[in-house]
Amino acid sequence: MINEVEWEIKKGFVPDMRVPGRFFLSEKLCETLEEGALNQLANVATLPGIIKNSLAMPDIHWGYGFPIGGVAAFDMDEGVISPGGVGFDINCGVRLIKTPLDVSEIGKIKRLITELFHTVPTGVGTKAEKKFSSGELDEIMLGGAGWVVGEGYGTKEDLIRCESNGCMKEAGTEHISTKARQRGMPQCGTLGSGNHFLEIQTVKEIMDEEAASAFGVSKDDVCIMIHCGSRGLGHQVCTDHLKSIEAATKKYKIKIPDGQLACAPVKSPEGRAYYEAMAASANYAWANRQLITHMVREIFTKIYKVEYEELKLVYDVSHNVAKYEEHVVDGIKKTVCVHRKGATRAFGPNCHDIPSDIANIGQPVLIPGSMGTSSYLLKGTMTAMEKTFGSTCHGSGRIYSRSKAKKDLSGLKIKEDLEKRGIYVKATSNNVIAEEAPVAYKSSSEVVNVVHRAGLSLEVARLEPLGVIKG
DNA sequence: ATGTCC
Repeated sequence: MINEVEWEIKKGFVPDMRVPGRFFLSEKLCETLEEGALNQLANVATLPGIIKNSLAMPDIHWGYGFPIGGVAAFDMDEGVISPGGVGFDINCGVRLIKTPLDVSEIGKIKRLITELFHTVPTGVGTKAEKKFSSGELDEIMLGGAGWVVGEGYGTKEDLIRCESNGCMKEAGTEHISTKARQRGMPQCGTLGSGNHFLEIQTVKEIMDEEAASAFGVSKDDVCIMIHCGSRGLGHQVCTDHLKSIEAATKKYKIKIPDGQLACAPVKSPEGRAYYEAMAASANYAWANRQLITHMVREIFTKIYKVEYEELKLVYDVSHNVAKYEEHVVDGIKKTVCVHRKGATRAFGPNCHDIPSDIANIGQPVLIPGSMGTSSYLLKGTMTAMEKTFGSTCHGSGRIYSRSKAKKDLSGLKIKEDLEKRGIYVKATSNNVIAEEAPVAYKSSSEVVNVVHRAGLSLEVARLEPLGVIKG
């Protein structure tokens, strides 16, 4: 234990650890800590070229190879890149849009949610109304949110409010399989399933007036939160590249304690191929969230007397991505390969890639709640830059398996209970509602409380749901 | 997360 919210796993917890592990957790959340996830955190510390610490946020839970809620940075020359350190849903992320409406002006939430549910394609395997051609898919994978904005699905201001301006320049389409393309083509502009959602929220509480005002949100504002990723495309890219990276692990004689930690040297052909394809998938996810934003704006202009441009993007963050970033390591600035898997970038004031008008505040950080619970807007800090390569938590963190939730809980009852609280839920099935029940997750407020106390990001505002659509 | 098994 380093302090009341920061813990260390010493070298030797598992054999061959190169650095100690560090994780952030309150005593209250300790009972949610899975032994398997802790072992995964320690396993990551055995990988070549890992810098400083293998890290985990308070929403840590067991994942594929790397724990979800994990952060790991690797040396560009000695280090590795691993698909397991990013996850299957490449650039799964969240954006928050502020409407000009006050909560008192929203009217019948059921009508709004029903309209959104019928417009935004939702659920496993769903297709978008507009199918992009193969050439357009290339533009999406190379241009991200910027390309779809150029096609009329948004405003230039939207791009400034996206992490990396909604496009990783390193993207390449050379190592995207035909299968990945086929899965991706009909799905850009769809929400997906599982924990992905579109939620109408209201700003319930402001904790930091200065930052909230700079980010453009005030109490009682109606906002929209969109949580989705790269759909079948990212999934297929991860699957494809796991195969080539597994072969590379053997080829470069990298010793790993778990097959799911397959990795390749950052600058190896296999490592670069994965990075380019992952970046292309990340761009697809930004385009996806941008297209859904467009649909939401059209509905709001239709139902309420508001202009398209009056719906402002507050910010868009990625939860699952690997990036080459500059960080200060042992007092020296250097480029490292940061993996965030179920973790959010949380750059501090005046760091790289923060919109200039809010640079002095720090990067906006968005933490979605689980269905029916609060979501949070925070700001990044220099503490995060020093301790976690500018990273914080990404959400609440699952504590019930999907199967256990489905077995033990009734989706219908949860829906009814939420409705009694004035939260209208519309989903493709009651099973999805059971899987995503609030009790299946750690409390988002407790998770956010830990990162706030640890100083990894600071609370700016709390939002509560009014209605939600789910896959 | 995911055409929840090519």
